[in-house]
Amino acid sequence: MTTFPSVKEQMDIIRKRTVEIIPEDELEKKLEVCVKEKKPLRVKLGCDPSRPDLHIGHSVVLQKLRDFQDLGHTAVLIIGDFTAMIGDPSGRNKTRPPLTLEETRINGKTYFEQASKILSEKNLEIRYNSEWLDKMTFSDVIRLTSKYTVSQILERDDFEKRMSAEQPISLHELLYPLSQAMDSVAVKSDVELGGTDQKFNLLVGRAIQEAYGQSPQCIITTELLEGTDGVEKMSKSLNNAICFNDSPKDIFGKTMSIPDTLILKYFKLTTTLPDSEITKIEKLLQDPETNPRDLKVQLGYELVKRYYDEQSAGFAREEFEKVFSRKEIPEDIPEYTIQDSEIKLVTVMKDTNTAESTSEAIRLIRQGAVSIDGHKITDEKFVIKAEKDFILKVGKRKFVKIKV
RNA sequence: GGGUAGGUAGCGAAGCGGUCAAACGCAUCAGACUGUAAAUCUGACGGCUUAUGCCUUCGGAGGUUCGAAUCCUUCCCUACCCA
Repeated sequence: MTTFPSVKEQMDIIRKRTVEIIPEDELEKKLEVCVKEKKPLRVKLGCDPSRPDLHIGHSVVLQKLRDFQDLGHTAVLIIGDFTAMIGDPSGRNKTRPPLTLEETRINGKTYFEQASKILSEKNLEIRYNSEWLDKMTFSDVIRLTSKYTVSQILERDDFEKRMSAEQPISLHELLYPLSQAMDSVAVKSDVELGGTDQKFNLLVGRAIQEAYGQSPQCIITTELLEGTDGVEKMSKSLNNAICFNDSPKDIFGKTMSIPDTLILKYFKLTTTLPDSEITKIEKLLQDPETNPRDLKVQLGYELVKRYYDEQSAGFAREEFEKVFSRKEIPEDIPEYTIQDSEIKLVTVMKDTNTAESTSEAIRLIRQGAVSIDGHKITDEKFVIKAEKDFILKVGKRKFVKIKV
């Protein structure tokens, strides 16, 4: 049987890097019972298997879940395969193709593989929500929907926004908060975690648990992270995400491209550096002597270290300085062998995916973005003669080694 | 069920018979400047081996016309008002 740290010690850890705990005193009470009866809390986190690519924005809430695991509580990871199977048509024209059960299983697996870079395998329970949602009958659904009112559901701010923007909302979308709430009922969660954008759903979970005679879960929200563009929320589809599965080089490079204003936030939310380090960085940032670039180098190093290891982090840093500070050629670049003795440059660019179409290749050449062995090519009709290997560079970061 | 306003490139939005591959803004990409930052400036931004050329595109399908994103018919979709 596990012994738990004192309530105060636990609360100190739990509170860190969170936005809200609702209600805080209720959580303390739950912890008191847990310490007394040596019974771990069940801490729920839901995830969407239709988007199985985790990025460092996800790491914030996963780390919080990990904190609970380390304190001895049970992490309940819910894979939302049921909702993924239905397909969420939010946003017009983009009727997301519903996933098959098989696909949700595969995605659930890759999700878990990535999540285990942060979560511990101990104290972990993984559940698929089709297990209970798929079994509900129509009368079950009616009973569930009778527990909540229309105006309560419409309070959710993105519904409200879409209403006032005169955008469609499908009826079943209104049921998503309720189905998520049913997950809480099914797994009898004591605490549910989520980003601040999930606050509404998490609160519905409380209400529904109560309506089903359970003691309501406490909710903990964590901050959302802006993407590398510094404006939008980090998301793979917005192309501003640093993903768990990105190569060390990419993690480092993408980190270097974040705006200065986000440096501190990234340190706080995406690394596990102790508070004392964070304070130090905060001070350095205010010092006009500091070049923010150097802090980003440190940040990039930390991130690669977290998702790979120290050695890769070191390599990524060196590589970056080599390519971008000293403008040299990177170590590992893709190779491409040309077949013919004479071939148009635009064709090679298209074949090597350094340009999406011939037209784009021509555009790039005209704009002076293309060079061969360091010599800028400005003739769009340039023909390559297969005499010796060379390095083709397109734009700032695309390199291909062309072999004869 | 009745009425009104709509559906245009990744998004937003003009165009309402030829000069439309379609203004403008955002996003994106490239160049300059840099710290692969931000800001700024310049350029590109459907495809085609590059062409005062061809092909595909303005919700779908038909039609009128020498010519349609623009007019007509019909179907599909969305929001709003009334019931």
